[in-house]
Amino acid sequence: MQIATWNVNSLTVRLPQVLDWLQANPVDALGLQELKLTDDKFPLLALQEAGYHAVTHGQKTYNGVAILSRTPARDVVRNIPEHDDAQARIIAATLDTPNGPLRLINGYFVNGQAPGTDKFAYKMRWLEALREWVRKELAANERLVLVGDFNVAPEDRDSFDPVGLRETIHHTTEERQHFRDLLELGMCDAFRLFEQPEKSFSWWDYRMLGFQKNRGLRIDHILVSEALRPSVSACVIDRAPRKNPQPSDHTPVVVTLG
DNA sequence: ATGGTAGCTCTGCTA
Repeated sequence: MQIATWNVNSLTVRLPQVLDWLQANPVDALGLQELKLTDDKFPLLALQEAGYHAVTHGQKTYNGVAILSRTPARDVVRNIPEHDDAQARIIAATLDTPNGPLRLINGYFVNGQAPGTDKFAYKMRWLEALREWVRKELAANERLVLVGDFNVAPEDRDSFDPVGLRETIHHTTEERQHFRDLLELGMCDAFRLFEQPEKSFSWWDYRMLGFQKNRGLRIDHILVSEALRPSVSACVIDRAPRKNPQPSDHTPVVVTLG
């Protein structure tokens, strides 16, 4: 089975590209981020016609997440339980698979703007709450997958300019420690289970020909629990949608289990 | 040293 993540930066604008991509890449589940629309505007019918169920946690203007799946999702959670958050950044659900239930958490992690700002402090609090909740989810669900736009480049090799951007947003010691904390709970970065091309990125700034110059970051991730790790057979970044006219600034990441 | 682009909303914010 295959699970993917894609920050679409407005599902209203990107729906035709999502439908095209799903036709070419009929994954079993897809976590979407930055829908930038409310649930009443979610294109449920078009996605149902494409063969997907959907559970959504939408929001106007900013944020908004959804899980698309071939089979119905159950036990849906929206946002981190007991963590007050005005922003719609998390949706989690259980999928029933031939190998048993699989818990999928899809997140649009806080950007954080710059170290020292209120937004960065919010990012740190949000990551702490996420870590404590993932700890519980992992205790309850040994087959756990955490996908999304983490807004963290975990290592220097995940950035086009690790020296010039040292300790700037996505690159700070604190953000990277939070990423490692998630791994230390018993998750692993599926992408790094395999040999990968150098300068593999999942996001490129729209400005200054970022994609054309491959000035990007790897900030979209798929973490799998120890129980799932032996079944991971591939993990790739699909750069193709970033070449589309009117692309999202992010491109999909796909993991293959089994 | 600053601005560059995109989306949403409507003027500035977020990324």
